[in-house]
Amino acid sequence: MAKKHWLMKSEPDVYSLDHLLKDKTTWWEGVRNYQARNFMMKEMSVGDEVLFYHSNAEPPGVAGLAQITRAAEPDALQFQKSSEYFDPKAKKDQPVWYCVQVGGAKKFKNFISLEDLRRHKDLQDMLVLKRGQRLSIQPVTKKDFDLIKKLGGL
DNA sequence: GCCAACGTTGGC
DNA sequence: GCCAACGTTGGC
Repeated sequence: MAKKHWLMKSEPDVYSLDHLLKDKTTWWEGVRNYQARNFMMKEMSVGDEVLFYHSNAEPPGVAGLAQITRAAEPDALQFQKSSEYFDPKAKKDQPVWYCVQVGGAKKFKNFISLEDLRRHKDLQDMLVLKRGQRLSIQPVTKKDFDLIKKLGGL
């Protein structure tokens, strides 16, 4: 199957690209939105490429790249009562939430801010630029991915 | 800290 | 199934 391209948001105060560089891989736990979950469960495969986006940051923008390193598995946090991501609807034999494993982080030489994206005439169709777009996992075209990778200096 | 935009919940 | 109320996201 052809490689797909994604943008995944994370708040750097919670989990930044630098965290991923140190951890090497991480399970993308805590996604509690059905559309984002469905992308992970049904659309993502190992080797897909990711723009690692810092949201709620100063400034917000793409910090670097990552890759999908494992296909979706049940999100362990949905079963943990103590977790803020606990979901009483979820049963071990019928999980509700899934997450993929992300790794292979590479940091951009140039951080590409949201403002940079907004200014670039060839990136105007990106979902992340759409008003009110809150989805934390978004598909990205190969064309946009390649351009941003280049702008980032990789 | 504000608030627009969106998703979810729950009463009916 | 509608929709008001509420909660969350995330830029600013």
